[in-house]
Amino acid sequence: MKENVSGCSVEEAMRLLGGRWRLLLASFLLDGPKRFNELRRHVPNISQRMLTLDLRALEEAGLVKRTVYPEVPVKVEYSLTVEGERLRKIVSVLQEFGLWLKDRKTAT
Amino acid sequence: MKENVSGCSVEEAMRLLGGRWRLLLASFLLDGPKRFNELRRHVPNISQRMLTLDLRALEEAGLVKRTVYPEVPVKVEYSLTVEGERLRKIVSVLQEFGLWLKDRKTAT
DNA sequence: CGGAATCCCTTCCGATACTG
DNA sequence: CAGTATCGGAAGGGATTCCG
Repeated sequence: MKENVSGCSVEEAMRLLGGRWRLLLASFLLDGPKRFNELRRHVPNISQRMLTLDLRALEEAGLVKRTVYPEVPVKVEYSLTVEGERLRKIVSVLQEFGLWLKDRKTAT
Repeated sequence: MKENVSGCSVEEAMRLLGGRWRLLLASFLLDGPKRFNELRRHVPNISQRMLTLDLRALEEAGLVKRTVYPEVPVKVEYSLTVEGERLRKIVSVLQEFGLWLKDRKTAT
């Protein structure tokens, strides 16, 4: 079955991006590099822990690059890699859908 | 902040579609209406339970329509609503990304 | 055929405290 | 500033059994 091949690929994609925060974080990184606490401010509800874990996951997947500037105090910057740019379409399509969801609720 | 508005919309979208199976199920329904056990065959790893729960969630969101034909034995068909067609772009973008993920692993 | 009900395990995620 | 460590609760999901 050919459908299973493309089907599984949706599953794989969701396994990587399916968490609560990952695509949300990506949406901010698409605007440009961000520091750790800068991301926290953009996403007030995320805990330090999840911010770290999710950034690590995206890094491991090669979508995000972590750069440490050895100043005092340390400065760490997260940016999308070239491959991470592939998230742009996903984020934008999901944003559009999410906005439609909200409008529909409001409109009742 | 404007970014928070669009940001939250990503979160909302993921809250509805973020599970392991929902978009996968949608991807098959995009091909046309399917019966319960037909969907099970397409997605062999899903349990009855999750199939039911996820279909119900999509139904409640107005994206899927459930039609019962009162034959013996019963026949139940699931189809996308007009609004459910909005999932097409999401699924296709995610399929593309998932395929890229797999290719990358294979290529190593 | 298309479920519902129950039980149980795993993963996600938040809160808190501590660190170089 | 940018983390790590640990704990505990909540949610996601699987296996099995029973039903109209």
